[in-house]
Amino acid sequence: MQDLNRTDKVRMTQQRRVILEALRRDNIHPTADAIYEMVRRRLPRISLGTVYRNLEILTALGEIQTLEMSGSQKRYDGIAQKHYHIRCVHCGRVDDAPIAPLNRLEDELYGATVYTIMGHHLEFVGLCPECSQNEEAQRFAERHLSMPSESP
Amino acid sequence: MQDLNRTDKVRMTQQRRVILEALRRDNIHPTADAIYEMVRRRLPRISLGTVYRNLEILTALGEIQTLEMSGSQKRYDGIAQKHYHIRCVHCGRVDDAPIAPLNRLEDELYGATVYTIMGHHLEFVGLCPECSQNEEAQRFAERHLSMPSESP
DNA sequence: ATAACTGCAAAGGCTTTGCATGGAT
DNA sequence: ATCCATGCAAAGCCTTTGCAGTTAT
Repeated sequence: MQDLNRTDKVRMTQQRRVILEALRRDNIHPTADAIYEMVRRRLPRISLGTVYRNLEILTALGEIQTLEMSGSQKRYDGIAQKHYHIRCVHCGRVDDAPIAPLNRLEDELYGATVYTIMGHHLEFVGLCPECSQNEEAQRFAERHLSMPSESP
Repeated sequence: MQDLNRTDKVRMTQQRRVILEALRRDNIHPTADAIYEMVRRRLPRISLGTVYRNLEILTALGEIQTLEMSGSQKRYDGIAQKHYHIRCVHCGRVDDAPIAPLNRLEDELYGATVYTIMGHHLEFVGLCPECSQNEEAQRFAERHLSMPSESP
C-alpha cells in the first residue's frame, strides 16, 4: 500500500479522471479489473497498476469508496456516502441495499467489550434476479446457506 | 476449492483431530498459518496444504466456521454457531462480539430489493485493548475512520 | 483393492511495488 | 528542478491444486 501522506499534492490526470467517471457513470460496484477494461476503451495504454493506485488515491480523497466484501475481490463504489450492499453469492454482482444505516448498532457493545468500537461492516447476501432463476445457482446457494448452524 | 461431495466418507485423522483441537482449545480466531504453527508443534511434518484442506472439510461438516472478514486473510472459528465478531483494525485480532444475532434485519429488504435475500454478514471494527493504548495505532485508526463520509 | 488422505511443490488469483520515464508546476 | 504520476514487469501474499506415495477400511 502506498504511503499517502496528507501533504501530498494530487493532480487530476486523464487516467484519474477517466477512472472516476467510469465509477460515477453507473453503479455496478466493479472490481479493479472490470474498471481496467472499461477505462482501457478510452485510454488503451493505461496499466492495471495505475488503476489500483488511482483507486486507492480516490478512496483516500473521499471521492469513492473501496468495498472489502466478504468475497475475495475488492469492489469500488463511485458513491462515497456510507451505505450497505447486497451481494449475489453465485455471480458476485453487488447492488446497493435499500436500508438506512444502523447508527445505534454499536451502542449494545459499549461496556460489553474491551474494544474501542469504531464502526461496523454490514453486507447482505442473496441471489440476484438472474441467478434466482438458475437452478444450479439455487442449489449452490442452498449449500452455502446450510452452515454454519443458525442460532436457536 | 476441492469438490466436497456429500457422499464422501470422512476419516478422523491425526491431522484433522489436532487441527480441530487447536481451534477448540481457545477462541482466538486464528488464520490458517497461525493454525499451521500451532499444529506443527505436535505434528512437525504436517503441511500447510493439509491444514487448508482440513479447515475446508471441517467447515463443510459444520464443526467449525470459516470467517471471511473484510481484511485479507480468512480466519477460523472453533464455534460453529452463528455469532458476530469484532476486529482490531490495527493488529487484526478478532474476538466474539457480545451481541445477539439480528434475525429480523432482512425484513426491511423484502419487497425493496430484486434479490432473493439469504442472510447477512456483520462485523464490528475497532481497536483492541492493546492497540487502544498505542498512539501510532490510534492515528492509524483515525485515518481509517475518517472516510467514507458518514451519512447525515 | 479401494477410497480417503497426506506432504510437497507448483500454480493461481488478486494486489502491491520498484524502477525508469514522462509531464506539470 | 522538483515532484507527482505513469507503464511495465516483477514480486508478494494468501490459497488452491496436481501428483505420487501412504494409510485405513
